[in-house]
Amino acid sequence: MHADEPVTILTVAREAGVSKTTASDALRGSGRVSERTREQVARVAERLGYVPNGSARHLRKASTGTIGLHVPEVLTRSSYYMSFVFGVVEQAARHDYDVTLITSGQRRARPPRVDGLVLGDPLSGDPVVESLMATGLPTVSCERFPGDRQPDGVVWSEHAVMLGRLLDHVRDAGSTRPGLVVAGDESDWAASLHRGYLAWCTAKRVEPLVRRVSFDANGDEVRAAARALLATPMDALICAPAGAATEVAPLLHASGTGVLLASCVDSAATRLADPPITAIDLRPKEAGASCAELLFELLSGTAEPGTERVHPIALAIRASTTPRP
Amino acid sequence: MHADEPVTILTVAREAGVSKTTASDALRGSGRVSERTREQVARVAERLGYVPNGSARHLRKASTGTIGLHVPEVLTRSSYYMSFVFGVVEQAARHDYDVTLITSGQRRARPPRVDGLVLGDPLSGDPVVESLMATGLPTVSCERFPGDRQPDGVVWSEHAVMLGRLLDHVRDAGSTRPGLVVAGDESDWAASLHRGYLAWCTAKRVEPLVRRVSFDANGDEVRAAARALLATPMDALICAPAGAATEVAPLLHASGTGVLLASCVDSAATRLADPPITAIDLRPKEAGASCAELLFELLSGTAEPGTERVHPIALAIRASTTPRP
DNA sequence: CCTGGATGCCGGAACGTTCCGGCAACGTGC
DNA sequence: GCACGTTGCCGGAACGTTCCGGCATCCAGG
Repeated sequence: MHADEPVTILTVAREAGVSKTTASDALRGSGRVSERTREQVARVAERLGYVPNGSARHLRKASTGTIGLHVPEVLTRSSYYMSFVFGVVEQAARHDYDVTLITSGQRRARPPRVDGLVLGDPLSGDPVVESLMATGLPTVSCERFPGDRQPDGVVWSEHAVMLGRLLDHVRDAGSTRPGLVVAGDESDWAASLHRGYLAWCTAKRVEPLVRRVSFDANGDEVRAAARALLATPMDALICAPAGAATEVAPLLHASGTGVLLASCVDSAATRLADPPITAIDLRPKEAGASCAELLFELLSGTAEPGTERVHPIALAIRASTTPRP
Repeated sequence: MHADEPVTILTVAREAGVSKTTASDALRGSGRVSERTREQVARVAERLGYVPNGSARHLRKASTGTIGLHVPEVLTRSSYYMSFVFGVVEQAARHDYDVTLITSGQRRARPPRVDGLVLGDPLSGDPVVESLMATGLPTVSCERFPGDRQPDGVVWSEHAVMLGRLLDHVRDAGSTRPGLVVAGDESDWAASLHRGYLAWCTAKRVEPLVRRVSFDANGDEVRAAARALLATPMDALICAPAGAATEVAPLLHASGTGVLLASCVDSAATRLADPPITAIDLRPKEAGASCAELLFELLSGTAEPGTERVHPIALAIRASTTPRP
């Protein structure tokens, strides 16, 4: 049992019989230290359980060891964002970084004490996003920012392409008139889906059938949209907003018209619905990890500002889009 | 436009014509400073946009200005935990604290750089929770820790009492044999519900009808449990796990036996289900805020270690428990 | 007129780290 | 034998804050 005094680099140096500079250099692999000494210091540090003091380090280096993370507070999408958040946190932990959450609710007196920012689905018009973009901190967003200025890094997915494949699949399953419920253009994700849908319709000479809802649409809103679409001869419904498909499933079921159903966001709910709902798996945890990784590369200079990366997504075909004759 | 040099307390002091000590004292309200000087310094600091350097402050004070937050990574409960997390973050922001997420996934080389910990629903046997409890940091948990040692502060809710009221309500609606689907005793919340149910059954001389599922039970698992209960003459089903009620709703609907349905966790999904599902509103955001608040009081010495606080919850009665004759 | 406490302000040290510059010791090439 | 580069190590300063102790000044009480 040691005394309670904290073990600093001086303790390690003293114990190893070297100066604090040598100890520091040895542990960080910088400077000129013989291999023998390096190992010796490392052993002592390990034995004493030395942990560098983050505050001191960051005071010296003028950094914080923390990245900020903002996600829109939309509870209907919570499962997607929760996974995203966990992905960011785990990737950050691999780089020995902490993650500080920035919510829209908190009014911030001070700028966050972070080295960089990850923005999950930045919505145009969100004041918190605007103010974060204005900090000048290195920033990575998941999906493009639907405004003029772009973050230093962007991770995005080919939603339009994947929606096209989903529509192809639905057509193969017998649908001739698929409808779309999608949110407005304040999110780049929704905007991409909308564009992709219209492009597909043009290419396949199908009359578009779209109903827009708000980004955080609740069940009533998406059901109303679905009902409106059902008034026309629609035979397949693609729901963009997370949770929307499961909300309208009972409605379609009750109508008994055999309308096919698919979601643009996969989740436990779509997977476990009865029947299971075909959905686009956005792989949110991997998306979060990818954003964090890109941010660290930007911070270390490994990646250039303006880098964009494509995050692969997948199509999960399930019973809800098998034709019911 | 100023030069880019960072504005420190020395800048403020120089500009205000006082020493750094006086500037520091003036801004923090400590020491002996005349009211005139205090205002003068405050004005200058405001004008220059002075922001204290957190690293320097915490290096000096041996604290970090950050609290750690752990929640189990259970995606089926994500909406509850998401709200909880946001509640913690916003309360922390009010105290000018940051929140760092601690996930079970990350293997931690170092102890987190935090002043204290909030544990949302600590599960017994969770190795991350165990290791966090072992750090000796001031800790507050939401719900008791179902182990031997308790955290320094606990925020809990009267789940058993509220379940009793829910059961009373269901009985008033005509049920004579309510069943319960509940998770195991690794969470204190589930354990309380189970105890409460058994106590109610004893008091009302009703034969208990319980099926246990795992804490992160998926739809299949809860549906299997519900089906097993339906084999006996059950006329109301109380689902404890978040999301469980909405998962079994179609099943009950299909059975067409008019079984009443209620959930022990409210959410957008239960609210918007068809018919809307009666549920206990755990007010997760307020719970998170309450945990954070208690932690800050512990840190500042305002609250005694061992403090327990009751977090009020509410019953939301909806159509799913109105008798269908 | 002296004492002593209160008031207002200040200099310097400390927190634990990184890093610049320097200093011996030791080859190595001329 | 001398200049010079390399290697291994070190002392001290700096980062921005807080806080301890001290130093004038002022006023009241004797």
